[in-house]
Amino acid sequence: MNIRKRYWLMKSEPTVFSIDDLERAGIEPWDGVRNYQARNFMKRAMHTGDGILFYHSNTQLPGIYGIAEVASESYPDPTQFNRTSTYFDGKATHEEPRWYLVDIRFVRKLPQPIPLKTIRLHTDALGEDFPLIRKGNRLSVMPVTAAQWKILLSLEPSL
DNA sequence: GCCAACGTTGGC
DNA sequence: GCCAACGTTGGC
Repeated sequence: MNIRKRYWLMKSEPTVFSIDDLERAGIEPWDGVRNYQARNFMKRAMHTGDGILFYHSNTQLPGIYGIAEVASESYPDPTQFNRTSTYFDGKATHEEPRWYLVDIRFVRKLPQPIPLKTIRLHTDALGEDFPLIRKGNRLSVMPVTAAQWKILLSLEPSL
């Protein structure tokens, strides 16, 4: 049960999986995360109903492109057991899985993305420890506080 | 395409 | 347990 709703930001390269892909799929298992810190957030701290800012990385205009929500509790990422998958991990076993994921559900696309550039302009309000705008940050799943969530969504361009 | 920053791996 | 080498991320 989700006692207290939390917020997250999740990065994806749009050529791999975009907000449009999520809209088509409806619900999607967030597989392929192979970073322990990101895994720990999914495994231990995420719960059904949590809010997600869907971020496009490694693209022409990096930024937040949509809203999603956590649609399952965490469970072992099946791709770690699949020899034909690029995410296969020979050191993972069914008894002791290494990698966990959650399902995420499409909520909505932003009318226009909130560019990273714009987000950076609000570093003072967001706090310098906000992982997204810390130098050299490579975390693909990161916590967002309720205050940061509010600030970020207030940057959403109005129609 | 470049490259800085970072996480992981593996030799010792 | 240290740390150099390596691979990856991701903005530009």
